[in-house]
Amino acid sequence: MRLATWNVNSLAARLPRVLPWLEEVAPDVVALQETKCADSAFPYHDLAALGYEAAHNGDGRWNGSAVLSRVGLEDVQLAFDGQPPFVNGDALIPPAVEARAVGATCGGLRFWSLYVPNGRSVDDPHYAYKLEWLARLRDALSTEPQPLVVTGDFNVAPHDADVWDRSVFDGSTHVTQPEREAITARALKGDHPYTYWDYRAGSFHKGMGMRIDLVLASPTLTVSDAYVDREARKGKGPSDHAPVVVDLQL
DNA sequence: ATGACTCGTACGACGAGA
Repeated sequence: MRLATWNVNSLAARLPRVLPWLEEVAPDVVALQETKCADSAFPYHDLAALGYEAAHNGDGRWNGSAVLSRVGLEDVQLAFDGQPPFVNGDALIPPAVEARAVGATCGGLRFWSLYVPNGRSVDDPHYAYKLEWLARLRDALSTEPQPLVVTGDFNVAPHDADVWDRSVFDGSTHVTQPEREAITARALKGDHPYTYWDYRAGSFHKGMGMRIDLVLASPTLTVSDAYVDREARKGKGPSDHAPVVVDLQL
């Protein structure tokens, strides 16, 4: 079974890249993040034409996550149990459970597509929200069925080697010990298997990347191959994230 | 190349991203 995860940074804007990529790579199950569209605007028909059923959790303007599957799509959840809302303390921003998670069972595999909150900066309420979100996620996953795959944009670089220059991140989110302790992940093979490069300042061509898109799986699952598709970050109109592809031997 | 962002919303900037 071939799995993939991709933060597409707007599915509407990325459709000319996403649809050919699905045809070429032909994953069985796909996690998407930052679809940035309302469910009414989700391209169900285009995906169905490629053989994919889809479960989408969309806010409209921000966030948005989805699971695509061509091996069945059952027991869909549009948030994990206990998923916390963002609470600012500012009465003008009411608490909201954001569209950051979709769970589904695909071909006997329990599968989650996650868009972990960014955190913004360590002194921002969004950072506390990020840690709380990951803590509640850990709780929810403890009761999920096995085998289980939890994938998406974690917005955490698990190790110093997962960013191009650790010193640039002093005092920033994505590399703090609390964030890293909130997830567990092992490095992919290869020197710099980054999954994200800022659009600005030629970051991609200068190798200024980060590995923050992860695929975590039950230890009973056997991975036969895994790679970051850097080609999908090149060319015209790319997302700022590259897809991660994982082949499981079931 | 001594530099180099993109999205949605809405039609002019601006918030957000990481």
